[in-house]
Amino acid sequence: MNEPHPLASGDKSQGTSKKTAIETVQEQIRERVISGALGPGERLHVDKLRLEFGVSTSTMREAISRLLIDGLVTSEQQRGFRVAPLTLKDFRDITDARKMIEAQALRISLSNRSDVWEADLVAAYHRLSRIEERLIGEGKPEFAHDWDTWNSNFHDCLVQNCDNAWLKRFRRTLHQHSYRYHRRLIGDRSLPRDVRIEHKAIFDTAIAGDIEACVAAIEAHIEKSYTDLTQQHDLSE
Amino acid sequence: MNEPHPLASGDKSQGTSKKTAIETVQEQIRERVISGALGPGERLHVDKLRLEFGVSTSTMREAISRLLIDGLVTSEQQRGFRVAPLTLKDFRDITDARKMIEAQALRISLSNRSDVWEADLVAAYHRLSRIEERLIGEGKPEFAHDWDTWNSNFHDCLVQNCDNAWLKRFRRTLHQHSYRYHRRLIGDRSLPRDVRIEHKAIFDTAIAGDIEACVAAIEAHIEKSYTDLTQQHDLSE
DNA sequence: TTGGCAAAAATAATCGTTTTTTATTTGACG
DNA sequence: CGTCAAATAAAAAACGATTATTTTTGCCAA
Repeated sequence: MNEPHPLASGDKSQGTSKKTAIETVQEQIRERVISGALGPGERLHVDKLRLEFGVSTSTMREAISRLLIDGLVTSEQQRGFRVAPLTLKDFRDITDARKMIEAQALRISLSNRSDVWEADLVAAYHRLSRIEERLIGEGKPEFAHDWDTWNSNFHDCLVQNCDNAWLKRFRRTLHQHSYRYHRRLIGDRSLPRDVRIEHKAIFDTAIAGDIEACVAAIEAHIEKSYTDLTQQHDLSE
Repeated sequence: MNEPHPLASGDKSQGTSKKTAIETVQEQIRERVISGALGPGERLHVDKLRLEFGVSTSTMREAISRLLIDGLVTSEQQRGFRVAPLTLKDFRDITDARKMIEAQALRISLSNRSDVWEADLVAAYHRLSRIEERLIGEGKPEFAHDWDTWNSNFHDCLVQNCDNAWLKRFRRTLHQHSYRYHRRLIGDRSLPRDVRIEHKAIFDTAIAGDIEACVAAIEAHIEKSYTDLTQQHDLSE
């Protein structure tokens, strides 16, 4: 099933940058972890992966090591690497931490608003809205992947003007993990609920400059996403 | 000046655990970065370090890679690793993030109080107090290193019962960076100010179970540490 | 002089193998 | 039959050499 695919062949990424082998592999493994192709708790067999990707041991080890940065994999004394587990408690903790950190990043970002930012946000919201109409109204699940992209883009845009690099970093890490839970719990169906109202509330308050209302909307949005996913689904399947 | 020191020779660590070479090297490099032996922005020459520590290229690279986890080192496309820079803005951001995250971790921890925790805290505070008396009262700077240890221990103890692993992780990362600024700004002098009153306030409110007072005390403590250090000293020296 | 250009040096990235450690099987003995 | 331990298999960690990239240096012409 898994034929080798040397790095030289498929250059699907953006034209200019020639990435290092480590980075390429790192991204692929990251995608597998988030998508669930590598399941939670599963061991990462350096040698097998190495052969599959057509790289050397050290390259593969370093690539995997870098996923330790955002906690997608864990490492244990002399027993290799392992995909980070998924637990309900962990999802709860992520949700709590996200609410706090995202809220603060948003406060800072909104208090640094600019014309460019406003234009970006309008654009991001517009694109997201269009996708959501198609997804929910017309029931076209083929846009699910686009939704992920533009939803992320919209939320990134909101905190774009937050100049605290640490908050942004933590936010990014948590979002990544959250997204992994989503992928796991949602399966292949489309949106779990109608998020259009929530996004509209966030957008409107952001544009209006009502910081605390916007923060409240984001917190509710994050919390709702947790409740919604965990009520209908099960992690131990 | 730097003669090679093979790993086999000096086994200064705790007896039981036999650490992997990567971990040993990682810790040593971390110590150098935090202490300033490797200066901010400085490049990490894999080959030089490798020879100095008596390990191979890949071992050294992986060790350094793991410092990317907590941001003590940065990496750039085809131009190796570099010690994370120190800037005033960064210290400000760290301080803000710490105040928020430490405060929340403390709230959670204090609301999960237990007898064991209380005993641990009393002990930790006691030891810290003794050191501080010697350091400030009797003016014995030889206890500075012990102070670092027990100060850390006291603060760790406070958030010990916080069960949100993410908050703890972020807290740990930020603390580490904060400490690096301290080391840089304090130089070789002893305590920058009399922190005994602050520690007492934190301890008393924690024991009394007054969560919000304790949170306020911690926030003030963190902020004061920033103000104090940045007023007297200079990062660009 | 100086401003590019190319050869040389330095350094980063990658490689495939060897050594060490841990996990699994098997077989003798209680 | 069950337990323990030696033998074997599997996998992780460490190695040092090779290849690719970037930076420096030194030369020549504008």
